[in-house]
Amino acid sequence: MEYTISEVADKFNISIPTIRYYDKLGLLPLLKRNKGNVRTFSEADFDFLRMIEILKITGMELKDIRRYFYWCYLGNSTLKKRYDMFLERKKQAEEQINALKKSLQMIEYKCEYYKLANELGTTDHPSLEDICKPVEI
Amino acid sequence: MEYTISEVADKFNISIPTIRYYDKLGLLPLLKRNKGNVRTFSEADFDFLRMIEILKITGMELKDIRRYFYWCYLGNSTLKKRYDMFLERKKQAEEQINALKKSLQMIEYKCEYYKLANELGTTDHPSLEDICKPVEI
DNA sequence: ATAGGACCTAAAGTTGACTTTAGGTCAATA
DNA sequence: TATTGACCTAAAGTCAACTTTAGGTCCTAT
Repeated sequence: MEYTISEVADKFNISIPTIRYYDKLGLLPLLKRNKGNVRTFSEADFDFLRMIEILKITGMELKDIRRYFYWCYLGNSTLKKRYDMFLERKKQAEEQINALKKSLQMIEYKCEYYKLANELGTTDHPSLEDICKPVEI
Repeated sequence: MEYTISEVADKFNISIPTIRYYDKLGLLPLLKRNKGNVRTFSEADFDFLRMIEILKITGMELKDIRRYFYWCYLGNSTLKKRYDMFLERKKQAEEQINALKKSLQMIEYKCEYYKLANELGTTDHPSLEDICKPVEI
């Protein structure tokens, strides 16, 4: 089954120019064109797009994603590099999750705080005294 | 207790120019200077820097953080805006955590995959056939 | 007293990831 | 047949968040 660029943009919820930009950067190495020079996407390209999504979320830069794809292309000689890369991505993802969880604690506290303040119409009230500890902002 | 910009840079693990940049953007509204025009940081400024850290992690832009600080300055008339803002931040943080957890699954799978491939010296081996499902990259 | 180090400013430069623009091809439909 | 819509390219523009540069002040220690 083959897909047009607009179908892929819809499917992955990214813009058409972004897909072309990724292609230009070499992030879609298996992407084919038809006789009219029009891009025709298949499952193999979706695999690449999914991997781009996954790695980007962990904060990886496009040029490093490209390098990883190139390592895959080079074959077994780059297995160690790829292993190390994923260990590093795992570390980054875990660190980000931890940082977000920590931030979320304060944010949830602030939600409570402002819920109450809204009901009272003011932050200047005895019932907010003890709940307003972490930051006075 | 007062601190210099280099002490604060160390404490928060950000660069001195970044602190000056935040100050310029109005993200450190309580920051004082001594007679020599040198910034002197205190706990109140740390509260702002901590809040910047927390909100930035959830993907909030500096200009929106600034607007939040301004809302705080305006007082009780902005309580609803601030409440809604933190509800939105909570949503964003949770979504990011979920996206990262999902990515982490694939990354952990890839760690396993490449650990084995490294031991075997190749990705072209029967014991990797069944483990290599999600993406062929 | 002068040299060094820590601070200051304004302004320009950088980086990454896109987005926009301008101009062109091509196939199908009114 | 002509025009519309979906695609194409190359190149320029944008945006956020910094960083770098160039030049200056001020205090302290040799």
